[in-house]
Amino acid sequence: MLLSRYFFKTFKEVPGDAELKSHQLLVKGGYIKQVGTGIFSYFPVAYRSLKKIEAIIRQEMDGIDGYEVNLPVAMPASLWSETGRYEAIGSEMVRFDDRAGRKMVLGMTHEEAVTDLARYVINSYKQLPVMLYQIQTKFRDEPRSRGGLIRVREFVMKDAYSFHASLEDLDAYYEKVHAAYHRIYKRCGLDVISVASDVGMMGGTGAHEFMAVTESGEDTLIVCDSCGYQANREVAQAKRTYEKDPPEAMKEVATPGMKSIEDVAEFLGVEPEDTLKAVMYTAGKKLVLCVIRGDLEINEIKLKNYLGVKDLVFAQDDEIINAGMVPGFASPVGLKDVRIIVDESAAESTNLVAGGNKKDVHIKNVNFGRDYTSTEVVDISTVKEGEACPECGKPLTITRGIEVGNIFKLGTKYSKVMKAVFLNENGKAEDLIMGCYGIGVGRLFASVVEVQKETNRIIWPISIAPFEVELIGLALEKDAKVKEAAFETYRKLKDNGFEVLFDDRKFSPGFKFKDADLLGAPLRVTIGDRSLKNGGAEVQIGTEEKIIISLDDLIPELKKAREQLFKELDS
RNA sequence: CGGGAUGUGGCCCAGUGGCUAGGGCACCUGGUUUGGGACCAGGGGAUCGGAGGUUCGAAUCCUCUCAUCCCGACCA
Repeated sequence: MLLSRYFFKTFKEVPGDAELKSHQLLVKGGYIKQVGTGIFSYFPVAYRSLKKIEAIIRQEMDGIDGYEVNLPVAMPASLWSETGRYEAIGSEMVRFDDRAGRKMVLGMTHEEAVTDLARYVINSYKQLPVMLYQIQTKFRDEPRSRGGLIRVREFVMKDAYSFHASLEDLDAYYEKVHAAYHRIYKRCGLDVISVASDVGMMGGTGAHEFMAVTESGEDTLIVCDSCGYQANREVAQAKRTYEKDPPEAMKEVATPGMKSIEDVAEFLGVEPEDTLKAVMYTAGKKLVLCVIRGDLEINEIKLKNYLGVKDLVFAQDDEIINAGMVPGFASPVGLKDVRIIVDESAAESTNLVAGGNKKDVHIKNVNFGRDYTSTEVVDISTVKEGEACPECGKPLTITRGIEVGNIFKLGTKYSKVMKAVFLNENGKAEDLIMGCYGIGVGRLFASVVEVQKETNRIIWPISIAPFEVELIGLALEKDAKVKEAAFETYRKLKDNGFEVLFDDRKFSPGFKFKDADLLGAPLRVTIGDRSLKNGGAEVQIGTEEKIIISLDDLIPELKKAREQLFKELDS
């Protein structure tokens, strides 16, 4: 490819609203152009890379016996009504009427479409297991897209769905997908960790997310450096130990104006972990009082899952008052007719300071079981940095990551309602057991840039680089020898199967080098009169030192380098 | 959906009631230059996001509207 003829342009300055490194570099390097909120066009350089990522994903999906299908972008609403999701999903699903006034939706995920295919074809356990996948554009009207390609509304996603006759078979296949995912990221040159994750409203029996670890990630991860425990904060647990003191008598104390845990603790000269935090939520339409040790935070995801509700909001002051409590001094002590959910941390701790349910009053020495009680003692707490690992007890650390994929044991949630059944060995109908597995292609692409240390240049892993080699010819018009050497090298590179981009433009050296920094070819070859005087072409592999290689040795040396780079990405 | 902010050539920005709306980058022409975003000269390109209003006069003030960004809520 001659750069002088390529559809390509870099920019010296970047729109002020690009904040993430990947967003800035991809705009600056002429990879993407924003068309609307969360909607992008992709230039040839970007698309070459995206297609390579897709090819790797295809190979690995085919490698675990997946079959690629193509599913509709626009679907009749009736299909989504079968699972109730037409009604359940909010405005993130785009709805419209077709010319005949039929209700339609844009596909934001494809469980319904693929289950519809499965029930059409699958009759017997003999056809199982089977996995279908698609690599297609989806549209979700995200309430908040941001971060360049990291969180967008229109995006290409690889979505895979597997169908099984038993939970054991799903479990076994899930592990195969898990391994295939690690191979995909490895081959794309992206380091990821897989963390246990929330199954959320999708139901299901288990899920993992694949995370590219970076400060700019949206998700908070809890990891143990000692034993390898890794979980999304949404589901992470900690091992807590409690000192039990003999219960002492409750005693009211005046705490004028002390509403926060910090204020109360300081005022009474105790630590936050010696207090009890009471938080009122409205879940669905019912009030719930959640009780937790003062130094801990309530994990609303855990709470939602426990309650089995989708909507969870802090209760309003008047609701709290109606329930017999005083905002800022709320307490489970003496409370009637309110559902109380107690975190283990509060149930196991003794002699805590709790609210007095009276203005400016707290109560010392409150103990679970004696002073208040509940049959619902569960884990609804958020793990803090440094708490003990639930597996090995060593301190946990907190980090952040970008979710670049997820795998999910769906179970029969969709097959049941859509009547996707098979006949077992006994001729009896059973619901298909499903798993689903997603990878955001564009997000993976951007994440590779986001996690790189360099801030002014991109170096693509060779497997997904738009071009394997960039050849830079300097001052070609000035010196016929240089021009000849550069074009001859270009021809040889092409003849030897390299994906080469030749910067033959009539620009100054600095300009070309800056562009090359953004184009990110892992192999860079520079030919100018200086390099020729020094004995050939100047070669840089990634960020390694530049070296001079004679024109005769150039092709074999580059072949070796290319092979080595690919080898490093092999599992 | 709440809170905040911004819209001025392709990109970054200046201009806050008064002459023909400026500069840098990018682009075109000619010339010089060629190892880290070159230089000189000339040139093209804007109904100042849109609509309405106030005024002798609006990029500038008012109203509405659209778009985009950030924080939060939400997220299959």
